[in-house]
Amino acid sequence: MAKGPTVYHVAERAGVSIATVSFTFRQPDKVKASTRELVLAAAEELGYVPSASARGLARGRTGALGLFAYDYLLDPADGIRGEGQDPLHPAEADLERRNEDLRLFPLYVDEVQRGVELECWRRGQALLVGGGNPENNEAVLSDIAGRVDGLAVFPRSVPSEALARIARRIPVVEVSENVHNRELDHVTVDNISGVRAITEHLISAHGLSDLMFLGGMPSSDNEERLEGFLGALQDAGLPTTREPKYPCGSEQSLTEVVSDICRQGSLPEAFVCATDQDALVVMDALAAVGVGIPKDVAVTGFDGIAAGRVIKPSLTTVRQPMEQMGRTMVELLLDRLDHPDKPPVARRLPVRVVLRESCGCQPG
Amino acid sequence: MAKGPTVYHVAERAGVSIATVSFTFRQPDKVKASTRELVLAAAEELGYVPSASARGLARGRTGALGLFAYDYLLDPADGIRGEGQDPLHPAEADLERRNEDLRLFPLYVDEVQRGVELECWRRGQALLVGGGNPENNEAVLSDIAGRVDGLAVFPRSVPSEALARIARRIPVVEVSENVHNRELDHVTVDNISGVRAITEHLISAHGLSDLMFLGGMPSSDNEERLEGFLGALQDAGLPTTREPKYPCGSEQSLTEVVSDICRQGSLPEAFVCATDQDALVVMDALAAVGVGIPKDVAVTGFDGIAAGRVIKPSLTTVRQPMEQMGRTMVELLLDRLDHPDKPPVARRLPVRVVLRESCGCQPG
DNA sequence: GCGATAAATCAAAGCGCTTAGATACTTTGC
DNA sequence: GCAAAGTATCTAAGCGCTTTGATTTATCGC
Repeated sequence: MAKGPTVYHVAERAGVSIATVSFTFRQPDKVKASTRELVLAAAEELGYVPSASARGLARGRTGALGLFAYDYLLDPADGIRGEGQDPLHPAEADLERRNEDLRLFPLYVDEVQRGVELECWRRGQALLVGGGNPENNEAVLSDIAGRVDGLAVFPRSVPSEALARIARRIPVVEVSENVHNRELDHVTVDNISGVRAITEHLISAHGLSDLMFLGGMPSSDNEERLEGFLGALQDAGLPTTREPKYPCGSEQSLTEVVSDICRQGSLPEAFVCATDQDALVVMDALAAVGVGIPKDVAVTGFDGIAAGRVIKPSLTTVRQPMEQMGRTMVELLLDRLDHPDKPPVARRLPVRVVLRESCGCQPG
Repeated sequence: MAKGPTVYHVAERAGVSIATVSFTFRQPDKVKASTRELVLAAAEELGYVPSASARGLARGRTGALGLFAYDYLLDPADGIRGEGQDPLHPAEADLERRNEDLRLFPLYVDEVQRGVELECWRRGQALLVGGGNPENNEAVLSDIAGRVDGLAVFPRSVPSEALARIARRIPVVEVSENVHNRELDHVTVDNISGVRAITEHLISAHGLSDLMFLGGMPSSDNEERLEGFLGALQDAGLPTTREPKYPCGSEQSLTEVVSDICRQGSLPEAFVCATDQDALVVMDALAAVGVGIPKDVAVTGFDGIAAGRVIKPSLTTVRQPMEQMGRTMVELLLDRLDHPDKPPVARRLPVRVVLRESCGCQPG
């Protein structure tokens, strides 16, 4: 564990200058084959491993990208936060729950992260994943920012001032919710036509006409989804008498909304939900009061998380190409490095309706 | 995107030396409060983000740990590799399958990785995750090694010479399979008592006496599991007449083994499988020939992957504390950095039997 | 108010690599 | 066989930070 060998050691051993050693690794064809072998052999014997810090410093580029996977488990917005957690291990209680509850794993973020990982590896980029306790997000973010050439972040994971500050230094790309910072590159999906398509399916394939849109929290994504919903109703000449419900924030209140509706006997023919998570909550609420899906009411989601495939009845939804979104983030980052002055890009990816049982379709 | 501000800029702006700027960030109490504010303000205005490369170079430590998550999707050993894949996008075909097939996500590695991530974040370490195409694993590994202070790896993800070379430079910890390199730190689980316990359960709770051990591939983990199995039989005074089957490598042959047994009519009362993946294959094979589980034969696994909870019948298994294993890897790495000369550590974590339907127990 | 001691700041020397530009060594053309 | 035109290699100047030891400034006891 003694301090490792450096270019100097290798150079000495091979009887060349340190420049030649460096060239051997970075621009092999600038070095005569015989010399190269010599250097390589010396390096091998010494167990030489180039220091990325030194290289990064010299080159002004680290060769790594960063992903800030904020600790979504703790995000109050998704309603799975537990109470009274050990502040030192904030994530553990949730993680355990997550391990026990298939619904929670893998989530949207996990699949996007997977895409980021794969694309980085494919392109020979190192990937730094950082997460944080909500308390010190900024410090962590800044630390990561100092280590990478570009940063991929999830929306609302970090105050936008902090993000703006980072963005002055390195490219930043945000996934979805392209509303917060129009100066950044964004990867989003076609929310509008996704929901429009699934709504049309409910109308034309299942002959439904009394539909209601339900969403857990306000966001630009959800607004677009609502827009798609309303568009489909209009196109079909249906009235938009039901006002869409956005119980802001917690599952609790979404559950309440649903049970209120049931109690009043004003059940629509279908609930079009803004996310799969919302849909799962709605399905639970319906099950709790004995309403049958899709017999009494159809339910659809948006995202395509794994849980939707397992649940009974399986969830009809709009699947986001999450892996592809992750890959695209990497692509935009690398692009931006080459063209710093290009205007901000917002890449919008297509989605796919996945018909399953909860809308009344047969599986398989 | 102009080259960002450095300590020099901040120092100039704040009217102090670069040393003071550095101290402000690294050892704030060495700096007078008023000066500190000055520096911080200047840094803020300039949008200063310290360069980790420079810090790493100066300190001789990067402050990051690495995880080499070899692309298990491509590991022929787990039998899910597709044929004729685009060499440029080696993982994509498999990833798509994985997305479609719940069995494959999240896997063992995913959960361990999650543990590594969480523990790194908790300890304020950056985490570099690297994966690789099977072709250039070594190059990738070496690149990662140059970027981190310590490396966590999965077994057989990389040639052991390469690993040994890295280990000369930085601490390396391997998860499970502590057979390849006894010089490295290891995190393993108590395979023996896990399988012993689950076997005892089959014997005493379900009154079974004709048990058979089945494993997809030879490994030190699996050998220990077999040992636990045999131990339980002996303790119960049962004969070990059935020879355990290790169809080396592919699911194909494990499937064949099972259908052969069925064809011969020599079905045991239970299959104790070396891994959940193996168990899933076995269950498929049994289903294919119309053998009922657990009615005609009980089946158990080992690992506790998510798929075992969803499958019908749900899989009785021995759950490894995967997250904890990941966390422990980080712990060992950091430990090793402080005590380079301590003899190699092999930390063995306890496992937990999870009774579900496939052994004949009722769920819930 | 003075020297002595502690606290705050600074100057400067690296850390290990990359890469211009300089230098040495080979080819090539005639 | 020699100048011209490559090739191969080297010298040396950073890259942006940390940190030791020196220097300056503030604090204290008497």
